[in-house]
Amino acid sequence: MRNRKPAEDRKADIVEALLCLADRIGPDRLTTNDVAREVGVTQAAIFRHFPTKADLWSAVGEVIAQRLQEAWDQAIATNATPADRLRSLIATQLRQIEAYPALPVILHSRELNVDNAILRDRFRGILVQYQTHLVAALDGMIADESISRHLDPADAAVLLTSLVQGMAIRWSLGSRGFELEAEGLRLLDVQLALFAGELSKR
Amino acid sequence: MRNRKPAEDRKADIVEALLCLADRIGPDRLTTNDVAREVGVTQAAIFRHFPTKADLWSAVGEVIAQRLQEAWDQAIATNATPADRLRSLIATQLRQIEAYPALPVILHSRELNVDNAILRDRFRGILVQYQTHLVAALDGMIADESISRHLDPADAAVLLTSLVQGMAIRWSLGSRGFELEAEGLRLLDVQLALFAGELSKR
DNA sequence: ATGTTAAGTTAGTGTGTACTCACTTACAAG
DNA sequence: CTTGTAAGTGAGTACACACTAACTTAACAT
Repeated sequence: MRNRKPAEDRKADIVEALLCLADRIGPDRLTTNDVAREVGVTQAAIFRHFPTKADLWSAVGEVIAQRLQEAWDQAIATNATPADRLRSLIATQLRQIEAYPALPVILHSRELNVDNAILRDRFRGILVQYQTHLVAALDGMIADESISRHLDPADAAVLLTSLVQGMAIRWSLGSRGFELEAEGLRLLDVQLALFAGELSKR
Repeated sequence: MRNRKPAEDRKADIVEALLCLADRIGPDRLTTNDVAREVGVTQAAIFRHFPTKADLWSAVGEVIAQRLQEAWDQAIATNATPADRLRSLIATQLRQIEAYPALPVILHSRELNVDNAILRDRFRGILVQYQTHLVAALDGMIADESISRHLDPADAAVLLTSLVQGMAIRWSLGSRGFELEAEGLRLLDVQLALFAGELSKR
């Protein structure tokens, strides 16, 4: 019994440990023992803070959902032009993945999607919300003519979310051998140039 | 002991069952008991054909790798123009995912990527190969001027693989609520129109 | 100082897992 | 029809897992 922490702090520690271990070990393989070892307490201590393992995952899901939503809201609030908002939305997403590499894996894990129906719907909701943000920004860009009016914003949004997801997959498969945000934004510029119809290289 | 099959047939059955169950249950959660029940034999029977569970996964990986490679080779062989080859490569990939929805999950599963180093490298190799096929087709399209010469083929290839991956994710998250191949090819056309610089809608 | 509370521990339990072994039986060749 | 072989079975083993109960002690308020 090294140092004892108030429940709220310890809960945060446990969630953070899980976020970290989900990346190293995998969300479905991760055991309560792994979490306990990472946090530095006994396995039984985990269950003092979370009645079941599923509850623990729920907490993790909630934290992720809140962080994402908050980051998006800020990206939108702190940028004036639609173009800046779009870029910031993408950059935010890339940065979140870089900070929490387990994010994509967790979002698509059975742990959250099969076992926990409430959370699954919550995630589906916030992903729709992200798509909506993107479409809004793209609509704005069409209005101020920074991209072509012949482009369907919904299609463009799908291309952009795919870009982020594709980059994230490349990044983790290639053992994170490049800077995700930088490379992602570079390709975003390529795609945006295509959207604009400027095909001459900068 | 209902009906007895020669080892080769049963092995194929087992691999196929695993391919199916990996989608329903998840690659990391799937047990040898699940497989046995699906095939219709006792759990112990599985181990007559595959010494360990890891060997079973290896066999699955090998089957997937071969099928993908074969499909790509055919896509390239049966299409004359670079544009047709590109389209066929994308269509093939979408069709494979539609036929074996567990494919993306398995490809990124810990089961294959962490436990089985040989297979991981094999997969990395064939994904590079796919990328190479795409780049080759795109090079050809630049040469015959069906897309802009101001576009880096490597970047374009990343955008296209991302498109496929993004579509696959959307497809499974949305409970497969649309036709993957059709919708994928529609967005491919959008992206190719952007590559060409034709921004007027057809 | 001391009593109360809650964070933590030790030592379990039951269940499900991969894997084993001694045995049985379907099948096909002679 | 006999018999050797290999596919399949039943009954296990050892272990890892999520979770629990009874106990201990650090931390804070009074």
